[in-house]
Amino acid sequence: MARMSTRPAQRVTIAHVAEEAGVSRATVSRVMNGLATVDPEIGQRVRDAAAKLNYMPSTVARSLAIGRTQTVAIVVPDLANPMFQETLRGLTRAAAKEGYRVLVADSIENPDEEVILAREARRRCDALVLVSPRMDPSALGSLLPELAPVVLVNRESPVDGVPSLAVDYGAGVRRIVGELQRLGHERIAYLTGPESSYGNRARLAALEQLGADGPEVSRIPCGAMFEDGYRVRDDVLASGATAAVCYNDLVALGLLGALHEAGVAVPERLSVTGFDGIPFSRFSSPALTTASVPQTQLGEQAWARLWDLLNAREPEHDLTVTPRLEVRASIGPAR
Amino acid sequence: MARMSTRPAQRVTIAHVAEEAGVSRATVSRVMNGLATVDPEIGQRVRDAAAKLNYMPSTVARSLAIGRTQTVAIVVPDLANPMFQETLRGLTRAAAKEGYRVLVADSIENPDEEVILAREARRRCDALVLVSPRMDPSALGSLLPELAPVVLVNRESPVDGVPSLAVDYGAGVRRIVGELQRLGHERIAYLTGPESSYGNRARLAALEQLGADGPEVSRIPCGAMFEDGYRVRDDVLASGATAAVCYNDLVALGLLGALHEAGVAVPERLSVTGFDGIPFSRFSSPALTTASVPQTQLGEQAWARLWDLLNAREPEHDLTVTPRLEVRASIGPAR
DNA sequence: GACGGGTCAGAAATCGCTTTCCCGACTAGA
DNA sequence: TCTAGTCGGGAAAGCGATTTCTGACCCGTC
Repeated sequence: MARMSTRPAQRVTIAHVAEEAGVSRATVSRVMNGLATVDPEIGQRVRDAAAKLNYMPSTVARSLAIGRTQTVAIVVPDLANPMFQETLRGLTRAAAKEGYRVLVADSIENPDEEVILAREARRRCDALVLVSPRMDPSALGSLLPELAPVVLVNRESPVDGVPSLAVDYGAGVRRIVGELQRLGHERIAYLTGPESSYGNRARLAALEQLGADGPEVSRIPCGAMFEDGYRVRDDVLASGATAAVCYNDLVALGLLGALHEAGVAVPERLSVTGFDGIPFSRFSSPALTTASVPQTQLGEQAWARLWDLLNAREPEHDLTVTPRLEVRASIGPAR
Repeated sequence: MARMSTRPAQRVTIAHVAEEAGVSRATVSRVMNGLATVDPEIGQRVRDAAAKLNYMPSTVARSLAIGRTQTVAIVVPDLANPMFQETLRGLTRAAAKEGYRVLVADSIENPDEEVILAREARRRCDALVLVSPRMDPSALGSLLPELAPVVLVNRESPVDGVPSLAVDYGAGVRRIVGELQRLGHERIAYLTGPESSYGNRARLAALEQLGADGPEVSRIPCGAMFEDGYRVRDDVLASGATAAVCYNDLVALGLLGALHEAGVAVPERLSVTGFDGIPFSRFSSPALTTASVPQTQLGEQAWARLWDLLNAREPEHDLTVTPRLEVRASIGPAR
């Protein structure tokens, strides 16, 4: 016999309800699921019995029997990052409408662990959303098939048949630089993100292809967090650039904070731009110019794809969203 | 017979592995769990078979058999709020160390739905963390017993036996006001939070008890979001107060943004304080003075309590954390 | 040489719910 | 009245693991 749970009160099972109502377990199941036609009188008796015993069906047993858990997992690299929080929120709210719940796994920026995590999370659920900007494409390629149904967010899928919701980071950067150029900026500093990041590589590639009539772009190794932006203030000022294009909003906000402390006027002395369009970017002082990515919608779209896959339907087309340029007070004419 | 999953490839079950290895299912189970003593040669054969078939045990079946899901749920009122995101993060990371996963449920600020959600989420898991600042105490009191094991975060438990991690909002407000008073502020505006919020009531109560030698406090109905703070700027300025004590950091940052746009100098013309100590508060311009609540740690502590309960141990003591005053550039001497 | 004591692996019973059969009863048409 | 067709509910076989119980087998000892 399987070991009993140590919980004191014994669980009320479907058998108890069946006995209380004087019917079979099958009938209780039918009533609870509103299936088939059950005599109304019996139905009521079952419902009364269930209410009296405060019966709550075991989701686990149900999942085992029907072969579905009604749960999907999302694996993100860093729960502290507002980007991924938004994706999580979009996914959670969209899934909730269909009665699905979301399991979160946070790899804490550790790509190796991520593989294990993703496998493990997937096993507990019916499907998976993977946000993995750092994972090596080939590793990703061999991992994805065994994760299906799965949807990839924030990057393109290296394999066929896995829906992906990508972001055209290059276009975002070009829009930012274009706007700066229009304002007369000829020397720009790019504060780089993490080297292994897919998004950072895409931004760098776009910057390299700016061509001769583009501004001069120098690179300042930075990072992805507030602290990184805060830290590199003096490097940025020393670079002689009139505009700082930051890897993301967090970095930009960190830089803004440091500039404010040093009494450097933004945008008079230096224009600053971010990337992502996190909610706070609108409320910094000055408000941050950024290329906004609708991360919440990506979460919702991820659910839509998953839902299609779960119903054995062809998922909607892959999407590549182009970030929208949000011009705000943090940029101005070059001095 | 139960309906087969519609998934094309049939699942590899423990029975397949057993057959492949020429042993019984019991033995496979023993090997997979490293239990009891199994002949090394057989053990290897089982592992080889499992690897060959790419066997992944069904978590659902396992959960049913052992009576545990190794999952806990957290119900939060609003996933968009950085506070709850931090709690979620603290919980997730702490639980992960013990091999537990976290299921998220977002009630979208709907206290009625919250009851359903909490019940439902609890059923899928072994335990629950409830963050429910709006729920009526009596409703909470009758709900909690059926949710056990459960831990309450951000408020005190109305019933015995349910661990809670509370925040002394009153003390936080007093510290803020005390600091403002020291700076010479005699007229303060309090931007109120949602009426039904536990935290807002606690703050109001503290303000009312300031006594005769305290500053004069006027109330400005506001809310809990950026937009709310942004919106009430003119009311604040019209109130004649020299300092605005905001319900939370979001409101304060919204107000700061609006003030910046209007060219109102902070803190010279108006001092502004927040509450919660969300990460962004350090990076606004000017940096926000706030009463910081270690929300991530509360998440971790919640896990510690849950872990005790899950192991039938007496949980650690309830905690009431006192927010720490973070004095930053957004406050200054009264004009 | 028989017997007590260990090991180790298999048979089978659960865990709690769903769903397929199948059968009895009742209705309706001839 | 008899037969065919419905309809509703019970018995039982899963879902895929875990765990007890049991028995075979191997040793060492008296």
